[in-house]
Amino acid sequence: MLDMALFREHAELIRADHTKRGLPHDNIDRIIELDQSWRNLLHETDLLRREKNEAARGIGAAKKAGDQAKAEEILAQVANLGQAISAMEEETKQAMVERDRLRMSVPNILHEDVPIGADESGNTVHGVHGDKPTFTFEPRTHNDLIEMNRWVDLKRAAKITGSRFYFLKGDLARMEFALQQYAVNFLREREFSFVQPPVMMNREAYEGVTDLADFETVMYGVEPDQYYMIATAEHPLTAMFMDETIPEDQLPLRLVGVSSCFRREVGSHGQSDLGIWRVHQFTKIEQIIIARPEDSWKLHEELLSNCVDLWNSLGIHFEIVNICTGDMGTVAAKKYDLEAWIPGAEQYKEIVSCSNCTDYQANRLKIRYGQPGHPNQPIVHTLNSTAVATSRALVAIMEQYQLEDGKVAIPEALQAYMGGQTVLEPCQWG
RNA sequence: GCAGUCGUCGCAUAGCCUGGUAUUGCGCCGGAUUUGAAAUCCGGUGUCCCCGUGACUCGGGAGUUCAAAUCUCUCCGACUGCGCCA
Repeated sequence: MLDMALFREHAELIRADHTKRGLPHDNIDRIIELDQSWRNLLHETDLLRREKNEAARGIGAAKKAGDQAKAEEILAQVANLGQAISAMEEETKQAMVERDRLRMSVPNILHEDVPIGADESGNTVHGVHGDKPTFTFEPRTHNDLIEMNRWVDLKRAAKITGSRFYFLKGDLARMEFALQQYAVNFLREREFSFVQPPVMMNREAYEGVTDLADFETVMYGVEPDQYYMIATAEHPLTAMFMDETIPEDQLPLRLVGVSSCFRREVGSHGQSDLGIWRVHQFTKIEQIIIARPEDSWKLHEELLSNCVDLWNSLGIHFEIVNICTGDMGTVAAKKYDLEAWIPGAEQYKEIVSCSNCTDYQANRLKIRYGQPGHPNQPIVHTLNSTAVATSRALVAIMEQYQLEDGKVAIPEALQAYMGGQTVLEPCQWG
């Protein structure tokens, strides 16, 4: 959410951003209008309350002095004010609620480096790492590999849960576990502190970190407690500082979280999403940084280079993509994706998303930094990046490391976590 | 899950019974004093707005009342005990 001061004092910045994104300016105008009327109403309400307060104080004084008649007289005077005030309060609240409802839907101000484009075809390649693997045989899709090695059971998962859920089995499940430990250790060596968050959040906290539309298309709700299953560890790891002032000497705060992630993926079905590429539940190792505003762009690059080094160390060939205006969500000011080469699909596909959300989440969550207990402390910036989404990492590894006989070599970096094993063996039962 | 105790400004605390508009300490910020520091003294230290002898604020919400931190209801959270369970 953008600071209201930005609408009041520098609406031209928001307008310019909307123009860049190809959005109409209606909402901006409406928000400014509603804000003005809210402020007018608030002032009028304050005046009425003041009048009432001043009169009511007289009642106490009169009663104390034993002047019952005077007390009754003031009481009669004040009688109507109460009703007038409640009516005015209702109107005032309406204006603010409507203003903020619209404000929630206004996207973050984009960084100037974000390329202009209508959709994902406008994204630009920012770098290429590793060599595209070559095969002396026809490479299989990961979907074929998981079936012939009996590493994933989609059928039984569909039976007991639903489609796009899965059992991971045998050596592939072990490699998933190895990836988690490897990624956490990798980031711990870079001063990230390990955190395991709750996987459910209440609505209030959730609205601080995500776009409202996500509640309809992304989040699973848990009845009857009205909790939401997290879509990524980014959400609890950022929202955990809601309504807090973080001492400045603790910044930048670098966290690495591991959690299951749950996504409904409403409306996104396609032949290109074979196997375990797009699923309702997966595990993700996530980097989070809470920073002072002046440090956040440098730290965004740090997050990216952590990803680059991590994926290079896994020996995966990938591109870095700078996401364009039309492909950017509501929350991020700038976003890089890492896209790994998937031979079976003959395309680069997203494995990492690395965002600087600037003060957009922190404004909603009221996360400040400085001296706790002091007024007007500045708002922090929040950044997040995938380290490894294990389901997609498994796909990338299986496809790039596959062998002619359908087995899969284990990236060297992970072998130590698998007892020195070098090749994933098929699962013995199906 | 049941029962009891409790939730007050960054932290700690008073006020609640008996309704009249949040006390004190620590920390922090500014000033005075000092060669400098400590100590001491003075002032400040929740949010909002049109910045005032302004409005709001005592875990959240609702109610009673002219008036609620204070009374009532409800939800949330913490602690203790019992029960259950990885």
